[in-house]
Parts: sequence; C-alpha cells; structure tokens
Amino acid sequence: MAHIKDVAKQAEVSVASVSRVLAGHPKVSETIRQRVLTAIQELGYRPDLAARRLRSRQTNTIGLIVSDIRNPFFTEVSRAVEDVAYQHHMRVILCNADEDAEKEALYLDLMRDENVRGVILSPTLVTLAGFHTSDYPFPIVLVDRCDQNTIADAVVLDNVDSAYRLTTHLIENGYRRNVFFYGTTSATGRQRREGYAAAMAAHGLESHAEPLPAIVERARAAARERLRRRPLPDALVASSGLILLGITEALREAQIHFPDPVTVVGFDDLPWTRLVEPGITVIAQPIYDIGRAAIELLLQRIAKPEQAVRRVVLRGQLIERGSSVNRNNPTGLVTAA
Amino acid sequence: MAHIKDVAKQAEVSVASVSRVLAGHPKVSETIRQRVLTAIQELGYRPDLAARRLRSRQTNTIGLIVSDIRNPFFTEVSRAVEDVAYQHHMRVILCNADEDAEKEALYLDLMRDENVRGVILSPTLVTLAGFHTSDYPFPIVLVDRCDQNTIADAVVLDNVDSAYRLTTHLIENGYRRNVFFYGTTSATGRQRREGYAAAMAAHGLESHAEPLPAIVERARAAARERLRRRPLPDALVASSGLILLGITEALREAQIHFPDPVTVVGFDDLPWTRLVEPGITVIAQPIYDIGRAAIELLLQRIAKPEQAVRRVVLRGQLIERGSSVNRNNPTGLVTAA
DNA sequence: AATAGGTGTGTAAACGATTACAAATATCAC
DNA sequence: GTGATATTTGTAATCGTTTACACACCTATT
Repeated sequence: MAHIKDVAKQAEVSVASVSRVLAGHPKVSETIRQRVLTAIQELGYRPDLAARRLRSRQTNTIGLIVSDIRNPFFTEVSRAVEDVAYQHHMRVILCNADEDAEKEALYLDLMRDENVRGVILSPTLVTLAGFHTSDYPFPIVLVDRCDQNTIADAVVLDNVDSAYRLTTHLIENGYRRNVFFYGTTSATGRQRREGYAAAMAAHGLESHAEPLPAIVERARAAARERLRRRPLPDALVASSGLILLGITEALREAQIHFPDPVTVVGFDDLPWTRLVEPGITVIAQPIYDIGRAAIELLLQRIAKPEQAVRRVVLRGQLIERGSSVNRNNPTGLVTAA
Repeated sequence: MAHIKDVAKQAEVSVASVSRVLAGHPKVSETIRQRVLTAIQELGYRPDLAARRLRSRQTNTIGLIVSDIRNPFFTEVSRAVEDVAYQHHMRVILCNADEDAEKEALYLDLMRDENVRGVILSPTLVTLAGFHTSDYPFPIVLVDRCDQNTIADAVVLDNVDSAYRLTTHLIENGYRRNVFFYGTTSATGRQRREGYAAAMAAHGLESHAEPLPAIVERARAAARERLRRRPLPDALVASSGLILLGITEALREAQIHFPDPVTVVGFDDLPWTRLVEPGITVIAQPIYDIGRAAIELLLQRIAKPEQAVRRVVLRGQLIERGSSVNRNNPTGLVTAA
C-alpha cells in the first residue's frame, strides 16, 4: 500500500505539496500539481481516511437516524438524503432507531464518536420533549417530526392542515362517524389527530381517536377490535402508511368491501393504495422533497452555523379515490334542488 | 474533551493501562481496572475513533451494498444485517448501488478506503461476471445473487426450483399460456427464468420470457404492451416484487380483474399481495433469514478467514391465493370421472 | 543595490490512540 | 534470603496524514 511519503518521493516533492494537491489548495504550481497527479496515478495511491480524520479533526460524514427503516416513508427519505449528500461528496451513516428513545440516544452518541458534520433525525416524542440543539456538538435537522415549541431546523408536512382537509373531505362526502388511528410515539401522529379533531368539531361531530404503536400488527388488531363493536363507524382514518396497511388488512379479514359499510382513508400514497379496489383516498406526502429539503437545510447549516433557525413546511396533497366516494349522492347524478 | 492522558492522570496510572482496560485485556489488576473505570466515568471520556483506527489499522465496520434500497426485499435484508451486526458491536455502512455496476465499483472502493472488516453485496450481473474474492482486501458475502461459477460465500434463494414450482402450480391449475417478466440486471432474474422455462418445457409448453430493467415503471409498461397484443396470455409471472407491482398496476389500468381473463403471480410475499382481491399467489422468500444468514456467514468468515467457501440456499415457499384458482374446475366441486 | 512583500515549497510537529518492549513488582522454590 | 520466573505496569515509538512555521526565491519599489 502506497503512502503519501511514497508519492512525494516518486514526484520528487515534499509530502506537504502532495497534501496540498490532494486538498485542491490554490497556491501550488501547475508543475508540481501535474507531477503529483501522475505519481498518484502510477502508484495507485489512496489516502488513509483514518489518518486524515485524526489530523484534521473532521469527517465528510453525516448521520441519518430514522425511526423505522421498513416504513417506505423513511426509505424514500433516505434515498433523497443519500442522493444529495453524495453529490456533495458527503457520506451518510444510516441508523435505525426502531421508535425507541434509548436507541436514538445511543445513535446520537455514536454520531458524536464518529465526529459527523451533522445529523438528520426523526425523533420520538420522548427525545423531542427535552430536545436542545445545543446539547450536541453538531447541527441537527429534524425531519417528519417536530412540535411548535422545539427550536431547531426542521422539515415537516403540514400535518394539522392535511388531516383537517382529509377529514373534512370525508365528512362532506357523507362519512360522519369517523375513527382516527394514530401512532403514539411521534409528534406527527398527534398533530394529525389534532387536525382530525378540529375538522370533526367544526361539523359538530364527536371525535374518536385511537392511539397505538405505529406498526402494522397493532393497527390491524386495533381495527379488528373496533370492527367488532357496534355501531360500526363510517370510516377508519389512518395517520400513517403502516397504520393504513394494518387497517386495510383488518377490513379484508372482516370481509368488508369498502367503501360500504365501512371505508378507509389515510396518509401516504403508497403504490398499493391505488391497487386495492376501488382505491384508497390518501394524503400524498412529497417524500423525496422532504428528504431533499432536510439534507439541503443541513448542508446550509454546516456551511453557515449562525444562520437563523428554519422550519420548512411542505403541503400534503389530497388524492381522492374510490374509498371516499360520495355517499350523499351515490349515483353521481346531480340532484335537483 | 477528555483524552486518554487525562484519564491516566486522573486514575494515576499510565495510558497503556487505560488502553488495556478499554480493550478488555485480561492481564490487568482489578485495582487498576476500577480506578480507570471510575476515572472514565468522572471525565465522561470517550475514545477517539479516528485515532484508534489509525493506530490499530482496524475498524469495527462492515459494508452493505444493496442494489435498490426502495425494494422492500433489501430493506428487510438491511434490517436483519443491522440487527445482528449491532449485537456483535459492529457498525454497518449501507450503500445503494442503484443496479449500476459503476456505482458498485465505486462503493467497493469506498469500503476499501474505510477499511471495513467485510462486505455484504448483491451484485449486478456485470460485477458478478468477473468477480473474484481475492480482488478485495476484505471478505465478501454475496446475497440474493450468485451464479454457479462464482466461488464466494453466498446466501441465495433456490431460484430455479422456486420458479419451477410456481410455474408448475400455474400449469396444473389450467394456466398454460404464461409470460415471464424478469429483471436483466441480476443473476436471480435469469435463474428464475430458467426454472420457469423448465416447467413450461416439462409440460410441452412454449416459453415467453420478457427481460426488462427491474423497476416498477418498466414492468408496468412491458405488461401494458403485452396486454395489448393478442392472443391474451393466461398468466403474467413476475420475477420480483417490484415487477409484480408494475404488472398488477397494468392489469388494473386495463380493467382486468384477475384471475380472468388474465391472472398474475410472482415472487415476494409483500403485504399488499394479500390485499388486492382475490389475493396474488406468490413465492415467499424468507427475507429476514436471508439477511441474517449473510451477516452470520460474514462474521464467521472474518473470524476464520481460511474456512471453506459456503453457499447457503434457502427455500422459497409457495403461497396459493386467489390469483391461481383452479381453472379446470372453477366451481370447486369435484367433477365426476 | 537594498528592502519589502509576495509567492511557492519544505521541515517537522501535531492529531490521540495502540502496543512492542523494557522495567518493576510479585510469586515461588530452594 | 536469593535467584529464577511469571505477572503487571510504564515509557516511548508508531500509525499516515495535515498544517503551522520557516525558508528560499522572485518581483517591485525606493
């Protein structure tokens, strides 16, 4: 394995010059630059990252701590983050905290050990509660989850409003007894519940919100349970893609072919929501954009540590499908007034 | 930030002793061990990874290079790999090669730079073609993709046999004109095509295999195209979950409610295959087990570099659902002979 | 011609751990 | 009590870079 010394010898220059060429330093003559470059070629030299990091006290790594890598939302976010990061010659360490605050803390420590330049994090409620950017030696951008009180760079959906629009859409189409299933570990679930409750209240309807751990199995169980009770609801509303999947499975189990007598709508425009007849109405999140905004925010923050804290809010898009077909006017004909 | 020197001073021992305690070295007296441990506590000391790696020329990192992180197969594999790796105090660097041989090579170089202990790789055909373990300074375990000629540790499905069973099942249930859609970038797609072709031939039927890039959009387009031609096939067979999704979307677009006149079956028991009526017959891969086997194989190889090359082959499970209902006897009644 | 101010280049000191080796101490047999 | 041996502990070299600083050289100004 060739070292920087060998390159220096081969190019008949000092190690400092080699290092300067490597760093793209401006004050180095074209002659030397060329000699070094060919020497590097000839020897197939690759700098030792460990030595470099030790001496320079810097890495080109950023950390991405997601709460569940199996959630398609986070795989898409990861994808966006990696795409942009690699364009900027930054490496990404991806960690999976499993909706577990302890693991989150563990990984944040790991990030410190790794000397990362910054972190993108989708925090649990617990972590978010006492969250202060200043507790960490690197900048942090929150993604998907953030509340009003937290002072930190963040990229989130307009959760309250999206849930409000989704619920209002349901109500206007004649679904009035709507049950909301939401994840308890995230701020996002709570905010969406809030939007749901506001919409219900605005129409003089009673809220029924069911908190649960945001995984498919628990959502299925909760929905199954609810479908056993009477009176049946008009609609089940899911606060995330995973919960939506669980609910849909429960409906299928119960042989209920939505939209009648019970229908289902929710968050996240996953491919299969179009596939199951007659299609599920959802709020589509611009997931890739969320991820991209997060990494761009982080890169800016790294470049300018002192810039003002920013919060990017992206709008969810209501996609109407068969599961929210108008019950008031099921024939689709215009009723005479 | 406290250094090892500070700890040594605080504990009134030498830096060597501190280092030995940190490494869990056996020859260190209980007295010193305790003094060091409390000093570490008091100072909140955390060793500098860069320095440690530079001096010891070792990391506790393994690399995982997958071909598409958005493919649920690979997210599940990642999950398994990370779970087991972290239990063994190993970090994982996850990279996404995007079915691109150049990116694969790039990431393998990156792995070398990072001095990883080993790599798990799902190679493209191009990379697999000239693959020699000895070209790399670390052990490599192939996952999901490997051909007969490649000499390397590997964990794969019984692709040929699974495809054979799936196709035979179709034929026996009365579907005879079956078209196989498979990804061209992976050895897996080819092997499954082989099993399909063998089953067709065994029943005196003609093969129709359509190669395509293994992404949803291309599969949808290919299926759409095929559905336009006449005569219509009896069944479309997908060699992967993403292709299955594309085909199912095309069927929906064309308003074809499988199993009649055209049905669909394929690989990967994704949650939605149960959901779309009347359910899609699939080969279920034991994905988590595949990932776990891969990381365990790698850890063993790291521990014993000279052990014999191993190939672990896991069996796919045929899950029969509505999409392969028996056409010979559609009523389900026993026909009098 | 002497001085000042740039350039560009080289030398050597970091960076913070691990670890070979030497030194000190403990253990034991006689 | 002595020497031999085994066991801990400490000192200092080392890993491969980056970078502060010094130095040599060149140009421009007086």
